Amino acid sequence: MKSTIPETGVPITPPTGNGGDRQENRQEASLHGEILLRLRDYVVEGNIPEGARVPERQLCEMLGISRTPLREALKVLAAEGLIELLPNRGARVRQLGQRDLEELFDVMAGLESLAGRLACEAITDAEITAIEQLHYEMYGHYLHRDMHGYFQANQRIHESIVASARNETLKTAYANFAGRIRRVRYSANFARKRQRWAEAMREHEAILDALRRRAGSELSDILFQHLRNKRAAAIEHLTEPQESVPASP
Amino acid sequence: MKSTIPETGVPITPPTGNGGDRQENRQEASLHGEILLRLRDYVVEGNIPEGARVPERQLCEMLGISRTPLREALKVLAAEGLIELLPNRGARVRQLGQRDLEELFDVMAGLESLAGRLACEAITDAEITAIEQLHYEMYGHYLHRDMHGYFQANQRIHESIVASARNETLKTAYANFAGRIRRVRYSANFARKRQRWAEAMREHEAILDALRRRAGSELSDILFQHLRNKRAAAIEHLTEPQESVPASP
DNA sequence: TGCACAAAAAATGAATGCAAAATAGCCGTC
DNA sequence: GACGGCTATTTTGCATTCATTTTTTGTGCA
Repeated sequence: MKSTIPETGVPITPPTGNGGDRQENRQEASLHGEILLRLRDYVVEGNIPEGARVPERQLCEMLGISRTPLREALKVLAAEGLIELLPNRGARVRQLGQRDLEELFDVMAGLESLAGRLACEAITDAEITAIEQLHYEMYGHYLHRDMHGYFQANQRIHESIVASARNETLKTAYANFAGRIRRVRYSANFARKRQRWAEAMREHEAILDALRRRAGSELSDILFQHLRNKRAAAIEHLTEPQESVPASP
Repeated sequence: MKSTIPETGVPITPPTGNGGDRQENRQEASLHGEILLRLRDYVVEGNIPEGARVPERQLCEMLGISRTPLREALKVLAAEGLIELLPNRGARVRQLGQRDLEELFDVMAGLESLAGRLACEAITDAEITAIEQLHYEMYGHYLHRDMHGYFQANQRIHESIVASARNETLKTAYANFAGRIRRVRYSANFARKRQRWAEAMREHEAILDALRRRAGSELSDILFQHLRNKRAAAIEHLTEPQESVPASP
């Protein structure tokens, strides 16, 4: 009864055009780099089911390249933690258990916590104003119960804080881990519980407040706790996935 | 007058035997994985000068393999940030400027800060006792002015804290960034200023104290500041490299 | 002697080829 | 009808080969 994990067969859909260059080493020039970007997006967007094997042959045909650059890209993706390479048995999309997700969220929490601390040292008034702007925008989405808009504004706020930390190394690492989580988010289709919304909004108020006062240590704490709460909501959601869509009797 | 950066020519010394499996994906089985481990150690240990190109040909002969697995390993090392790949111009050992080092130290500070916080949630009394043991050992080295021993004990303490966080993802990321810094440490031959020693010892006392009390938030702050001070010492040392060896008049 | 240009040499990037391992298919046996 | 062993096909891992690009070297000229 393990038909939930397809052993083979990747839904062959041509990958989307190269999105953004989120990664540190932008090697769009070489074919290998191009492939890497496209494959990463392809996997992050959840086009391959969890634990399914990534057939080199099909991907090569799909991308119109030979196996060499593809395999190089696979090695990199494995190093990034998106897929795993079994000896002589090919690549599989890495399957994240609950424990893995908890770990990932905690590392994200640590990175954002660090970002907040560093941002307090370097952020400009203009940047704070911009974040406030996003905050009000997000509040509007909250009032209108527009989850998608809320989600996007929320993400942009966190990215802005990371950007304000003025640390490219941090930014890269953050993007990497965010990708791993996004992979899950795409497939699991996270839905935030309404109750959590109000809490999150309050936490964001506190974040802004600490940021305005440049209270690095304090902001660090708040951000960590904020992400911890996010983590709890996400895990809870995974454990009982259907909240608003009860099973038919 | 750019003879300081050798454009070519890698000192050909056979790499040390495979050390430890510090990395997440342990693929010792495959040839590629073996090569990856050996090459990473080879680069981290500083066998190739900063900014020098990494000649595939020579490395292939040295390792007795063909270019395919080597190139795969290079791609991974590039993704890890140890080397950089210039299009059509091969791989170079990544050169870390002062800004890069500052960023790296800050990220390490963030990760250790996180590790401390998490450790407070999960650490056992036995683990704390073990860390205290290391602490006293380190203190002994400090009294005897044994910098090497001090350094090693210090490193083991920090690794113990990371291990106590019980987060493999964090541990992997930590090892990765530690490698990048170690690369510099090997070549630059960091020497800690004596004055800094006393400070560091006091900070370590505070770390232990917070750890005993499981004061996560507090420990997080202390660890961050501790690493920040380390950073300052390291950068200062880089700026005026010779402290104990003044130039002859 | 110094510089510019060009051709040779070498190195890189990607494709193809080949051996070994794994998976699937098939048949025989229980 | 199900299970187990054997063979065929597929797939993976690595080596080799080919086409470009870069780097070096050599030569001619000012």
